[in-house]
Amino acid sequence: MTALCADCAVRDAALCSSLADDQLDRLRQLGRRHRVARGETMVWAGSDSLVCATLLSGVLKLSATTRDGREQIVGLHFPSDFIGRPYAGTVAFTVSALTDVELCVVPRDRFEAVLAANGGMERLLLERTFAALDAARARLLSLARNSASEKVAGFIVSMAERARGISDSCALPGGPVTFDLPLTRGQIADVLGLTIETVSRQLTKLKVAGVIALPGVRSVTIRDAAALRACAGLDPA
Amino acid sequence: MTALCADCAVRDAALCSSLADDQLDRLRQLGRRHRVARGETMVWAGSDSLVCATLLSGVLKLSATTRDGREQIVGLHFPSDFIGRPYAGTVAFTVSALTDVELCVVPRDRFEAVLAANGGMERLLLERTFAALDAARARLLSLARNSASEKVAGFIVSMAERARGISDSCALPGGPVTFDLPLTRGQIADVLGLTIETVSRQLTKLKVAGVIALPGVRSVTIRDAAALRACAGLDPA
DNA sequence: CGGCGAATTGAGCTGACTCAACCCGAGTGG
DNA sequence: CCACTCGGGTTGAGTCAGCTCAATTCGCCG
Repeated sequence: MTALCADCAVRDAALCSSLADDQLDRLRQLGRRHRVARGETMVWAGSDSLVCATLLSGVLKLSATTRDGREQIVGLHFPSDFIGRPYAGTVAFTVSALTDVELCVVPRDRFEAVLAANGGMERLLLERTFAALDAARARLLSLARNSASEKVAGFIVSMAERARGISDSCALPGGPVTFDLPLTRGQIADVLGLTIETVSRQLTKLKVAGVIALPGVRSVTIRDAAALRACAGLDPA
Repeated sequence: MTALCADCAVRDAALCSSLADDQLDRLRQLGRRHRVARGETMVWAGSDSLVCATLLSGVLKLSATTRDGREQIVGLHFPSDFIGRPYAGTVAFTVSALTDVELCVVPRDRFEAVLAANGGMERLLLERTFAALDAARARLLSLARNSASEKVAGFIVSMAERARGISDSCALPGGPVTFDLPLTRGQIADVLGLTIETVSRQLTKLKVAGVIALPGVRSVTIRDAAALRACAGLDPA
């Protein structure tokens, strides 16, 4: 692995942040950088759980499908997120790249050994897994009980929060904010449990209401954050 | 705590199974048995995360509500399950008793200390949290993409599997199996993201089709397990 | 300029919800 | 012992949000 961990873009945000320099050295011996092109699938649901990874750049989706082909995106992963399923022989969900993606990959058994040798890392992973569980459960409420407009508005809010951490955006609080969605309409529909057409209609409805603007197909401008949160059924932040 | 861990009904199934006898002794000093009556709420969403617990008997629900009162049950807990949210200041979901319930409760900070001192327990909790995350994500697919009949059939299958572990039931594989649902129709609706009426209609539809029988309001007999799994959109087990 | 995938828009359908009536079994009190 | 109540549960009729199917339109790339 040519690139050094010291240069790593997510050095301080990923699981590795829990490792002291000497431990990090040992992990680096095990890891390999990998690139996956947009649209490619890394791991198929039901296949052996062979690798764990940290996402360095890009966006991954975790998805499940019914036997007759209906798909649901059950999770999105952003840079510094942990990917993989330790302690299980097989993985339950398919992992695919929504954009070109760069990962730091470690064989699963070696990763488990690192975990066992490093209580700080294991604890950090436990914290993150609890947080992911809370997030998945919160999405259960949204998927089951929110209307299409609440889902779409809520999705834009969450993507905006995600974008805020990464890009520049954000001028005045409450003022217009613009960012790019890493998902197509169809992928948004797969996240929200809707159809492409419904997502499109809800977006134009928000646009007509002046809550958002859609300067490009992939980009969104939030013109009235408070109204958007209200549409999403969230309390004003 | 009068009862000894050695007598504990879930001694070998709960997190404590990872503890050696001396460590178990220390944990016992910290734990207290608690009873909660059916219908009572133990913990409110948004309140401080003060305790962790192991469920000894009964069934708990984990639920979330929208601000205008729509409810969704995001998880069910059965005996030997871990309850609580370590490493967070507040809890995100409300915990209530669906039946009379018995718990072994430990203050959260003390529990975290036990975890830190005991790598085996921490690892077991990590495994279980990953499993819970997989389960929650699988439910995302079901909630978002399954029809009402698939949801109800799938729910009966999962409750039957849960009952199989606990009660006698199960004569011949594939033969009729009878067990009791610990939930009312309304609670089943809250789990599946449906209404009471829809749940009731789907159950009578399955009954009319001869797939199940409903000998009592709370009990279910599976007459044709293969057909039931087919209705649920599962592959024949 | 032509082609192609993604997005939008329209029209009609339908599965699940809403609202309402009724049933049933268990507890309660006269 | 029976009438009353009350919390489920079932069943029916009508509505509507979101799906399906279909026709354009848009944006990008060669």
